[in-house]
Amino acid sequence: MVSEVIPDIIVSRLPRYLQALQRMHQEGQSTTSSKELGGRLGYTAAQIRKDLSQFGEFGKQGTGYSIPFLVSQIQTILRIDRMWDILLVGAGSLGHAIANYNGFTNRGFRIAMIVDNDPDKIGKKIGGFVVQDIKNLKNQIPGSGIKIAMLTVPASVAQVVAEDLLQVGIQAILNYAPVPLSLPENIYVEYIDPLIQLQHMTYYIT
Amino acid sequence: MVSEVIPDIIVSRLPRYLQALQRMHQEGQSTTSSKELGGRLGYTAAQIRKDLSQFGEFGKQGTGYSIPFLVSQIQTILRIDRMWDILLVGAGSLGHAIANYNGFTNRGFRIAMIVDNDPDKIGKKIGGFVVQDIKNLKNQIPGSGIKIAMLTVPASVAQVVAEDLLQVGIQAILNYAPVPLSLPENIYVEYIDPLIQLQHMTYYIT
DNA sequence: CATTGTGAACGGGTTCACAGCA
DNA sequence: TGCTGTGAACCCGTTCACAATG
Repeated sequence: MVSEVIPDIIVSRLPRYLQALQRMHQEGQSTTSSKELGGRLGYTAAQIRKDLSQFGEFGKQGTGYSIPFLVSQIQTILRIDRMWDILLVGAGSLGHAIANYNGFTNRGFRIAMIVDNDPDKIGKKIGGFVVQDIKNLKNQIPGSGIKIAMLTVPASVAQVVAEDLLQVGIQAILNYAPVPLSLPENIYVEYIDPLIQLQHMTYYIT
Repeated sequence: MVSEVIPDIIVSRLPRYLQALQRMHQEGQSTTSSKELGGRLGYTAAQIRKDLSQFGEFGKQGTGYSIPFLVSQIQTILRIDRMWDILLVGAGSLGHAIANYNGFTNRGFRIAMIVDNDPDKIGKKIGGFVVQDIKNLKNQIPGSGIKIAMLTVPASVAQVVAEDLLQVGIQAILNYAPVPLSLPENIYVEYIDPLIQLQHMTYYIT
């Protein structure tokens, strides 16, 4: 049960489990089974049980899982049982949309700082924050506790900006720029690129 | 070489290959190897070769792959050797950002119609388009050639709106709403949910 | 009796290694 | 010689099936 290294593919499913469980909780449900949870998400019951069993024995035979308990366990595993501050890099239209999005806060994240390198944008207020000069990263980020950045800069500068982020101690980057980042192993990068997904879907359209 | 069914995981890598190849092309390069392409993207050379070999013999021993040729082949495979019209559902702040994004057009996609159900938004112009009433879907979409929708509506209505899309002949949905959609097999759904990805990353932050 | 946790079997994707060819 | 295309070996994640149990 207490495993050495958990395969990343299992970790990647936990947020989905959590999302579904929180929805069930909202709907007033207090208990679920691997079968029901799997049904909602398109996974088999065995997969749910196998995944969860990597972290402990959270269920009870015959009755299934307590939703509040399982939510709390997964939050602890994912380390979102606390608030994470996020640095938003890039104050273009995408940066605006993200800054104005209010769905982060009740899920454990909050935008803490917005930076850009465009003099026209620096000093402007978006989503309740004043856009700061990207040159301030060196002074502001180390010691701030900010470990996560969202990158919404143009593709042409994404790599160099990412290297700057690395320098100031950022450990995880959610990259909206349509380029693969080449960074050391110890920094975790995920990508959001609608074009990649659209191009994937067209393969299947009849 | 001409296979029956290509595993989806292979199809899902093709857009990434294409992106990297187009970048190399922009940089003036005319030839590449599986080793170089893999290096850029974090895949092994063998994987690149194996994947491409599912669709044909695109390379030459000793010299590698012609970039323009390979780009053209992958575009054909993914069926993005033409323009795809997209229906944007939801004219909130995310919908705005997407409508104003100009990166789709030169990659084979274009927003063709924007709908919402909010009377305050209907009739307003965003990204060069007048927001139309979602009730017009029935008249406008069938026969329009629009097969793809981007869904940026609130989570609470995503499922019902998705079912409406199904009714009017949409075959692929890029879902920005943070809920799993339960739809028939013949409709292809992909998800974009930054919170899921953030919650995944926090697991690895020290 | 319904449902979990899990060892074993299975399946399929990745890597290896090399023949083949420009 | 350099690099592709590919069968075979390997590895790892998923599914199966069942003992255990509230």
